[in-house]
Amino acid sequence: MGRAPCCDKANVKKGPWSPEEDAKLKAYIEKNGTGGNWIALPQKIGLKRCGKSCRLRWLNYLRPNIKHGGFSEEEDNIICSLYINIGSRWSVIATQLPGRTDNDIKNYWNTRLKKKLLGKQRKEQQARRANYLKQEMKREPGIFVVPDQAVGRNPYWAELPAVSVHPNQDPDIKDQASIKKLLIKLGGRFGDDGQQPGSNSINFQYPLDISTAQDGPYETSMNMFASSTSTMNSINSTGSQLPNTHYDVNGSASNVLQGYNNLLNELVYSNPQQLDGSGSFYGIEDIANGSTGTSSAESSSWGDISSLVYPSIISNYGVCQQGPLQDSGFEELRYLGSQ
DNA sequence: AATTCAATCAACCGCTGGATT
DNA sequence: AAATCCAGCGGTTGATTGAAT
Repeated sequence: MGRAPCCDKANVKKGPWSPEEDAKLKAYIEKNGTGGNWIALPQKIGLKRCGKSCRLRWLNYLRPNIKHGGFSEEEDNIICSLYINIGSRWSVIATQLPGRTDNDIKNYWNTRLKKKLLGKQRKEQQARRANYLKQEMKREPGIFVVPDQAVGRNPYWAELPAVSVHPNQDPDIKDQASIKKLLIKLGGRFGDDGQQPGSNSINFQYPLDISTAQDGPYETSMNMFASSTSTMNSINSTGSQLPNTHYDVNGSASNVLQGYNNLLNELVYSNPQQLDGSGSFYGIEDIANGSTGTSSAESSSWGDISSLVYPSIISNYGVCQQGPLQDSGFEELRYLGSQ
């Protein structure tokens, strides 16, 4: 049996709210509260609106202390960090941004923040590629036979083996090591350049449960991620609803990976430069599988993406060699693998 | 000045899960 | 245990606005 409609669609007004409707709803709720029953509320007030519509209007617009627009850099960082960690759980993210609604954050992410990040990533990508091509051509003139139109577009990917990747493929992250590697990858921040990890505007004040982490430079990586993890824990402790979700290092990797996968797909699929003729991508499969990568060439495309995901980790470690074909992320993971 | 295009955001829609009957 | 109800959530749509042509 199908579900009964929440209201009589024929007698319900849709579309933008008038100031009179707003005033009615606001006045009633401020005086009487919602009464825990949104469906019945519009009838009580004499509004020809669906209860769901009233709820949305109140929560997203009429509720006191709502902020609209003007997101700060700090808020950007929080949104990005949380998105990477928990995915598009806007209501949870909203709990960490007082005055912001899930709808507002969702809109902001979809219309601006995502583009801001993609733009940043592209710029870095182009600069690195141009620099690499210049150096290589100087070193060994004639090694590259690159069609004119490809110069500056994909100078070295053409040398790489094509590996197809399925957008919805879930990484195989069953074992501890794979999970750990992925968590390390997820440890970065997303604000403007120049800000060091320690100065992340999110207040990561909780100690890390390092029981599964290793000594050495990766402890810092783990700490960075665990900082986010701790944020997750604090979110849980503030009463947000996160059923069946574990954000600890040993916990539900699929939840943690949701945001990562979303962003990865967005980055890859929104960048036509990473497409070869057959619609395959270079080297992404290794990333999705949590591989450490085996050659510098294979790691290059991930590096372009990962520079966005954990730039601060990279910049923080002397063990990592910078360069377009020596991706720091994989260098780091290789180091981890050899411990 | 008119038209087209892109960006933004409020609101809607349908699904999910918990509570209740 | 099954059916039903409802709040809450995330994805999507469509109206509006502003910039570009």
